[in-house]
Amino acid sequence: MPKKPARTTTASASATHRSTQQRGAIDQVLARADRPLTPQEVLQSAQQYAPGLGIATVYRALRDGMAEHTVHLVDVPGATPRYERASLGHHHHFHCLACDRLFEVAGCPGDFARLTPSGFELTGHDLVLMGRCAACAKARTPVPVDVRCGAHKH
Amino acid sequence: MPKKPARTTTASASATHRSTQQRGAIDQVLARADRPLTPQEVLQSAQQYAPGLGIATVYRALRDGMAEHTVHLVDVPGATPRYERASLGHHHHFHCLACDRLFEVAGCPGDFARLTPSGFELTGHDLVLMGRCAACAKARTPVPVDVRCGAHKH
DNA sequence: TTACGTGCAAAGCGTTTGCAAGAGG
DNA sequence: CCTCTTGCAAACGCTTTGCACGTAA
Repeated sequence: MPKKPARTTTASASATHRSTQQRGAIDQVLARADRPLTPQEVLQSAQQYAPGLGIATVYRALRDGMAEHTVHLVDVPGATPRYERASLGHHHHFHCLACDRLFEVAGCPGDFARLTPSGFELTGHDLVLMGRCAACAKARTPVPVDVRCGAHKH
Repeated sequence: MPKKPARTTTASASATHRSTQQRGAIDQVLARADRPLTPQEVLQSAQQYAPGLGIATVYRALRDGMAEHTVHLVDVPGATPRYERASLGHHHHFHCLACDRLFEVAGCPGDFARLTPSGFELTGHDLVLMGRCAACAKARTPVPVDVRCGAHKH
């Protein structure tokens, strides 16, 4: 009988990967980042540790990381998707519309259950604050008019 | 002296457009929708009122609407951007991960000021609730594994 | 009549995928 | 060794843009 490998398609959330130079470089970059990074940023940083690294490998690593829940997608309205390590735990972001950077925001208002329509099953949420960061507010840096305003001024 | 038209590049928020059949069709579609629509959905619906309508015109109308603040971008993590009329006022959405539809959610937790880092200037926010809608929850419709999970399970 | 709006098709961009070569275990 | 991973380039899907024609004013 042909030896059927034990490795079924068991989608174990654990590292089901080989440890390669590229994967390691990408992990390091995400681990050291103090903010969510775009795939291009990950590529550029990781190339320092893994010369010749291709963008496709970055996308594949990010995709796998998402599947394993070790990486989170941070999708801010009107901006390139960014990624960060999931180990940071539950938190949200502040999007500076002036310099287009993202900042970590500690805490969470929680209690969105009361907003949930009757019969609906709430399993998660996503919150992005926006405005100007401390530096831009102080410098009176103007917000570009073109900004794709997905949020209300509330 | 050449008659300089009064129309300077004054980005007046008011209708600076000609009223065309296409623009009207697109406006109607957005006005009658009970949920945010993708550009493709807008195209298909509006073509009933404006035969031959092209996707480029839809994008141009949506872009202009955003600039005039008559249209809002609804950007849900991991999904195609959708658009809705700004006149709906401030509200948020519930994203059903099972059927991938968006639902309007009345109310807003407000008070995000206390989450805002010191020195930051908060001018807006974006909130998306996710889980299963009433229909999918009742039918036990499973959430696709592939879902690009941008939110925490909290 | 004049300039803006439209449709078509091509160009752009970010992301994904096929495939042969390379490397981990 | 055998299989998974990688890099390259082509493929893709969504969005934008160039251009000539149509049309509102």
